[in-house]
Amino acid sequence: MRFTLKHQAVNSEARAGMLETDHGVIETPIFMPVGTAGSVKGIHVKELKEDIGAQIILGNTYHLYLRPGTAIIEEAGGLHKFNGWDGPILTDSGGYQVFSLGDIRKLTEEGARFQSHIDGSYHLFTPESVIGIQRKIGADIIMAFDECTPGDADYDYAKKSLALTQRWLERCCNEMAKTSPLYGHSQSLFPIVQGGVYADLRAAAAKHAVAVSSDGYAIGGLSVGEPEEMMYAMIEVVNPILPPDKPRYLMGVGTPVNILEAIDRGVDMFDCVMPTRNGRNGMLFTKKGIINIRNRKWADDFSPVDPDGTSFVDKQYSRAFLRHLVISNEMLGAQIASQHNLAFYLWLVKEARRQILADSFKNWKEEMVISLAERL
RNA sequence: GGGGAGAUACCAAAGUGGCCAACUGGGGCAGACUGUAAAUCUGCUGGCUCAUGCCUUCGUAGGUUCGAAUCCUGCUCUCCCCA
Repeated sequence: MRFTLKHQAVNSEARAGMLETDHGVIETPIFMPVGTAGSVKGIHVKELKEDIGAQIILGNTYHLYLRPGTAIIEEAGGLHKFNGWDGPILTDSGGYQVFSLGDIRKLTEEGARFQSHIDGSYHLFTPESVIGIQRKIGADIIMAFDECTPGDADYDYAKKSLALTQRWLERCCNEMAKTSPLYGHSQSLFPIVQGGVYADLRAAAAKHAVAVSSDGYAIGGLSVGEPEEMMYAMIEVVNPILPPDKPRYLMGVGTPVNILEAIDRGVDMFDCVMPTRNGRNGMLFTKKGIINIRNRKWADDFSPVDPDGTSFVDKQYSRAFLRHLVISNEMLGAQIASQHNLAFYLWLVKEARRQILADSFKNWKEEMVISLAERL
């Protein structure tokens, strides 16, 4: 895996780059659609590739391990073969589930004990086992096993949590070194910088992560309940410490505004469930602001879903029809909304890249941030 | 023609003397959602009011009672059974 910095903006930390993987090239900044269980919910591979323009998608270790199970994916020849997506794949390690599963998991030095949300059965994830599962899934980018520190964690908790994440990172690295890819393409491990909302912890975490030579670095534990300004502040602490010649991945973020603000601060990669989940729940993201398509005011609006949109669904369907589908709980409504939102997110980062390359990012961003936050 | 059951808010449906402006569903109207336990969850849904509160509501017209959606009588309508 190789990252090439194509252009560094002058009055911003924003960068345009190129990440080459064995499954294809990723132009950064990039948004990565989330396909937790191996599929981006409601979206065919053909739409992802041809209509939305996705360049890399996510899978999730926790979910795929529980169902269909690692053995089936290995038997299929890896996730690329299993789900038919032949572009790059990144798998999250299950660290976020350790955070979001709440009561049904317990952390120890060894790893995370948790109960399956499907059948209640007991399981143990360790840094070693999580690397092993991700080897079998065959992701191009493998995430370290971490604890996603909650946004409201106090200093002591964040410090202890960070120390655990750091010890786990070392174990992940050792396991990576002891094992090999199974399917003939290379796999890169990204460390995750934690540290809560505390600048000194974040800085220490970034330095510790950088000490591990890696093809890219992730910032985790943000947009998990802390104020947005705090998130931006933490990015500003971490990014100057991370090597400029490696991609930086802000995990789980976020809104279109969050993404532009983070790009402005030097982040290259993003993922978030918002475009798909919020889409299923009737929220559309557009250049001009946010639409709740369930609102009555769209009932007789026969204009296109998004006249500025790049997806074919944007002009194929009217707002009134999409509202009808979503209100009626027709599955096509969720599909159209998801497809629109993903296409919008991919357009957003592509346009950001274009603006960076044209040295006009900052002004464009300032204007976009205002209009994106509107409510239509 | 005879016998029986019933009429509650947008719909369905509880409630059968005071704890009822009225359970619960649905529908409607809004909101939330950030490395997906999510095609999920939350709130509101008679009127006025920021709220306490006040006013008008349980087919309809009367009556009993300190007090009625709830008890009594007339009327109207609906459904079921028998002829």
